[in-house]
Amino acid sequence: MRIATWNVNSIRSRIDRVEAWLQRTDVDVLAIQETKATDEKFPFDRFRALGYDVAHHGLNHWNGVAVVSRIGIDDIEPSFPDAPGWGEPPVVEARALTVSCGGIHLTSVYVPNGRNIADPHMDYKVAWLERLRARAAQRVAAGETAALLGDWNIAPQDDDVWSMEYYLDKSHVSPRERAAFQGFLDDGYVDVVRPHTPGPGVYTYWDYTQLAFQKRRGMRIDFIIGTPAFAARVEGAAIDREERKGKGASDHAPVVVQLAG
DNA sequence: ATGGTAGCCCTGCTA
Repeated sequence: MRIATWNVNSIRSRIDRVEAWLQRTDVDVLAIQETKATDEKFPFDRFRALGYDVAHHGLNHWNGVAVVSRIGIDDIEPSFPDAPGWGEPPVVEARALTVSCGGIHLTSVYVPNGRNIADPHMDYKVAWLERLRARAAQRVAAGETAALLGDWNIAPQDDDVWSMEYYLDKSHVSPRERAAFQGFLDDGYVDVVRPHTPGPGVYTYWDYTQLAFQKRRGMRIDFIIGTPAFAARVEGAAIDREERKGKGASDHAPVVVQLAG
């Protein structure tokens, strides 16, 4: 079984690429982030024509998460308990969606950006992760085969950015964010991709500006972390860097794991 | 050098 995650940066602008990618990669389940669409504008038919069921959580033209699966989708649950909101008054955004596919609990996550280390959005980011962690920890305790996959907007290690000098005092590498990510690992979650894609210089995201991709100036911020039961089934993983190439690419590359069975 | 590029409710915001 093959499971993947991909921040597509608008499903409508990327649907041709996503369709072609699914057809050539033999992926069974794909978690999508930044659909930037409501259900009315989500291209359900394109996925169904390929044999994939769709669960989508999109409230407006920001954020938006989905899971598409050709092995069935059950137990669809948007967001998570007590998810913090953003704005005044606070509004809970479409940044998480949990489903069950073939007995595996999968959460498509689009972690708030944080913007800057002193920005209120950073407090929102950390609070959001704390609440997600509380729910995720229950899955470890329950012995579930589960994974959280998506765009975490955190580079946990210095090797996960092209230059620590460049990112000094910027978002994504601060101790607060790294501690928030580490919390999931402390609870028993495992980065199932890194053992199969060792660094340095291995990234999942490259800024659109300044020829960042061509200059290999990227970040590793898209992760698949699984419970011990999930991790035990992982046989391999890859970052599809080729998909970042060419006109009309997302700024993120897909990340894929191969599971036994 | 708050530039650069891409996407959305097409225009200022988000990333």
